[in-house]
Amino acid sequence: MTVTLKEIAQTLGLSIAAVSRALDGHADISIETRRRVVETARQMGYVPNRAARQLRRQKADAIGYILPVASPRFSDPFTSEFIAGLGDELAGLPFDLFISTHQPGLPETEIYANWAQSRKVDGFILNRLKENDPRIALLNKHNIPYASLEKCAQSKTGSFVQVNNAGSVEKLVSHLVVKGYSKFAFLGGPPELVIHQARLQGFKNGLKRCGLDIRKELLAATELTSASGRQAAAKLLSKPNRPDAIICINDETAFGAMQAAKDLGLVVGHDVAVTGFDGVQASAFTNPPLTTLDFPVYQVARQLVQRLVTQIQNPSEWPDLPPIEPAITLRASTGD
Amino acid sequence: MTVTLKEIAQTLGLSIAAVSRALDGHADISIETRRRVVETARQMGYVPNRAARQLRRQKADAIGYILPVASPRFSDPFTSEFIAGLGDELAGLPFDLFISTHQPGLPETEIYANWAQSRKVDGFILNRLKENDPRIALLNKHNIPYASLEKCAQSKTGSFVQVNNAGSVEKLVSHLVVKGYSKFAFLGGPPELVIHQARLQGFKNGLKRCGLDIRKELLAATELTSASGRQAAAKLLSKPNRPDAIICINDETAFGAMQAAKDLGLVVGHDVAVTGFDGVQASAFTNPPLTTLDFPVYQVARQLVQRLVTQIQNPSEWPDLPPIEPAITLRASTGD
DNA sequence: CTGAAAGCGCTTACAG
DNA sequence: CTGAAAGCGCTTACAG
Repeated sequence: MTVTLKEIAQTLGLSIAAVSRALDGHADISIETRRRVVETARQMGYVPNRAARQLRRQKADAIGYILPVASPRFSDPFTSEFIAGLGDELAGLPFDLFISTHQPGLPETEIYANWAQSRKVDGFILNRLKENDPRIALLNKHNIPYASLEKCAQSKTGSFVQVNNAGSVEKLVSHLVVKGYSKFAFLGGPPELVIHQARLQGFKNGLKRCGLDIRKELLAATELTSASGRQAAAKLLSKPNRPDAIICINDETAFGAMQAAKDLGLVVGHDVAVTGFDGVQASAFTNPPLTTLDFPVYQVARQLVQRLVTQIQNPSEWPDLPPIEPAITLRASTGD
Repeated sequence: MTVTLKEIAQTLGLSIAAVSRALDGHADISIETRRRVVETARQMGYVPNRAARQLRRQKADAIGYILPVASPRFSDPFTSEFIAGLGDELAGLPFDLFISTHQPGLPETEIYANWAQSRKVDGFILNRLKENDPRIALLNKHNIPYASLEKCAQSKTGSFVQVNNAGSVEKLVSHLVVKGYSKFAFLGGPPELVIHQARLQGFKNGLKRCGLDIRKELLAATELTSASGRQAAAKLLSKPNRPDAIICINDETAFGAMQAAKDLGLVVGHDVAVTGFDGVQASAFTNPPLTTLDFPVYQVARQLVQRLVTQIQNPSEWPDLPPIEPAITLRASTGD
């Protein structure tokens, strides 16, 4: 079924070059010839061979997203919404999306180098940055375009979208203090993650502002999954003088924390408050519904694609945007 | 940063052809030369140019999955788990995955023809088949490999994995009759879908077997989303002599149906039973948890990839498998 | 065991 | 306005 330029050219008694230019709308082809070529191509069902075009043009017309090591699974709600945004935005653009997972055993940067060197993609979408992220270092070094959610110290040649992590957590904590909570725990993630550092900072700022002490034994780490959130929260809640509010780094871990509370016979929103971050759709349907810092994950993903594509097509300008302000969404998990 | 065979060849004083063969492990290259080539390639960070290789070898080393028109969104739970399975399975294979959504306005087959003609992919994964599915007709006609979840009348040149739709729904209905439910409604999907026809058939068989009549006014259609499930269920539950059990075509619509019941002040699992199909992870966490027919969506997706890849590499044998038997997972939404 | 050559299907200067 | 030619980076018969 494969139709090539050659066949169209033969059918019409033209050269391959002329057909190519006609289809591409070059001005140096007579209008009548162009009409015939376009019509014939349509009839024959011609679509350019992707590989040939790529090889010749030296670009892939594709971008890549590799699930970061710190992302639990393909199908966790945050990742799904993020990927949905990438996919939906790309659907309207002449770019393809390559998605893969990090392959255990290899250095995290390996697959980026591989995809760039094989010219499979023209650029990358990143998230879950680390403070000194080796991926950013690599992309900077080779001048490969990227757009990332979050920004780290070395972010230079790429584009990024930021969320007001610290500020929004600080506000949330203040709100809970006003409501009467006083024994705060923080359920974080891997400590090198930018989102961990920023959200923890917001947590500390909030307590400080309200004149509360930070109890070190109430700072815990998770792997950003609900399972590890459940485990870590169980420990926190079994301590003497247990916390009455658990601020979680994201919704997934908050789901786990709520489960842990139930396991211990505590009523979430009454005996203990639990909050998340991200505002994934599922957060509205848990029992009780989860108070969270809601930012438009889906829209942000679309925005990242736009910025990356702009950058690939025109490597000059990509102005910084002001950080996105998450909405404090109060629900029953904090007694609201 | 791009390293090509040419550069390796120059570095070593060899021909491009020799380097290519050495890297490919051909037997006609001296062992010492091969060693040098492999080592140098590694040092220089060589990765073959994907487009060049594809063009020459005439294969894409990639497969495609296009979200069917009848699929609500990228991020609904079924789709996420399905895509997670595709992605995870592919991660271990030398194949890429292209995902896209159907572009409204174009015929559904358009994108399949386009991807095949541009040689972007070597084959397709399909689901949500229609009884006379134009996609299957197209792929059969052009002899393009595919693997599909569900099978339709014309399925010929492809491979498929089937689920026992009718049989499992029939069993579920019988179980509910034994529990005392007697006024059954069916919340289906677009009528041309294979899963709709099969699951509805199971519903009818179940009622017949138990000596119950089918009440036509209790057969409703949805778009497989929770929103349309909610709407359709609201109508059913407002009828005089309302149903005491709603069998839904999938979990998404069941989520909507449960919401509709709550909207009317009915207690799910007491005033009205609701059941789903698929066993998505979220079904265990709703309030109340959802009784459903659970089949391993994630695993099935992985299996489809395996079958497709086998077929691409060796277009001969792909034995039919017996249909997968969903597990009846009884939860509180049916009073279990 | 190694090299020279052809060609996959395009695009793009360069002639005419 | 159109065509002939070169070349993107590979792979693979064919010589030697």
